[in-house]
Amino acid sequence: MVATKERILHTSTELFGRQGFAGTGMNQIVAEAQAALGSIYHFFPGGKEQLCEEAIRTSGQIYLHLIEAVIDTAPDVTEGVRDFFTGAGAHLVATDYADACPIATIALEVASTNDELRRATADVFELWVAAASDRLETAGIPPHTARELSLFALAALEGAFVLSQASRSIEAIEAAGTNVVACIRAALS
Amino acid sequence: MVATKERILHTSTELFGRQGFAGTGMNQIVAEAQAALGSIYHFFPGGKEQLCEEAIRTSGQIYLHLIEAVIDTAPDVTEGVRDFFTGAGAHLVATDYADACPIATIALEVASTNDELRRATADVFELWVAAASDRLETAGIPPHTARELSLFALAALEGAFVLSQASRSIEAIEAAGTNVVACIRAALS
DNA sequence: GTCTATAGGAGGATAGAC
DNA sequence: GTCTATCCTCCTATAGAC
Repeated sequence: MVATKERILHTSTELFGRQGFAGTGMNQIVAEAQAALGSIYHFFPGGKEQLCEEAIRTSGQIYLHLIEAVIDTAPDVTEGVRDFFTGAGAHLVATDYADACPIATIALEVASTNDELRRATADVFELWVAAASDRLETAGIPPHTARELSLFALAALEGAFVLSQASRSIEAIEAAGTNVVACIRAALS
Repeated sequence: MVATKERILHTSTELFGRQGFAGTGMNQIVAEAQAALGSIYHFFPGGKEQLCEEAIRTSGQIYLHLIEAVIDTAPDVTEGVRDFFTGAGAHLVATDYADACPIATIALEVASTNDELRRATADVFELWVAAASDRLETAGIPPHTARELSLFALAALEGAFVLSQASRSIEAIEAAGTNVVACIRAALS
């Protein structure tokens, strides 16, 4: 049996990611994590806010490893980015459009309502952008352009998730992937 | 004095857009709209859900006119799209990063929790994509490519909003705008 | 149409037994 | 560490006077 704290954190990451901060209740979390309400406050004395912040940062690390793994496994960066968009679309379909970006919903929701959580989401996005930028630089793209392309690529992916989840179709992800890859290819030539 | 129903709808559009569906309370709406709680249920007997759906569709129409106006005012589509990104960034700064896309927060939040509202957000996104696609076609881009580019452009803008609101910086919007414009220019040549 | 009061339930959080 | 009972607040929604 997995440790209680890990079960709570795992369930929180999933629920906050899908339903947002306000839309997820502590009772729902303990019910799905099969834990007692008291256990949440034992492990996360800061309550809902602390739990959500740890969920955000946990998602950040998991996805950082995913970004690195997918890009570093591919024959080159261009293929890696293409694989990432393709994989994101496949995962969206596999989860019936439930799991896209684990922090985007929270990010938009807390942007103007909770500065501490807002900062946590900003830190995570920065982590992802920096990882992508590193790889584009390694491929020979100058630092400034690499950062611009990384921000753009992440933005296109995040926005494609919004459109895809709303329409329950991966058309937007495919459109975004195609054009992002074209921009990276252009910067490499 | 503006009609009560309009005041409620206007305030709802603003609050749901910023805080999402679950994060916005009926009491907060009537307080800011300076109306009575009973008035909400008089004009919107379907309650919170009906109010949010009307807010989504209202935002859809307003932004549709904005998209059309900005693009049709510019000397050509490319300039129009560039102006749209520039204007979006300026508006974000002007509102201290509070107002970006009026339905994105709701869209992500309800994507896996409320099918009726999810459909409303999908309808609105489709409306915007169709308007952009029309203009790209008029500029000489074939239908299939025009739709793909429109989906991609909207995705890049939506995702740039997410990153910009989280980081409180318009760096992502500028990066997205530059690359989207480049893709459209490439399709036109 | 507008207002206030309130029902009825769900929210986050705490206390204290075990 | 875990569990249950419970506090108190806030939520959506309704009722009914005006």
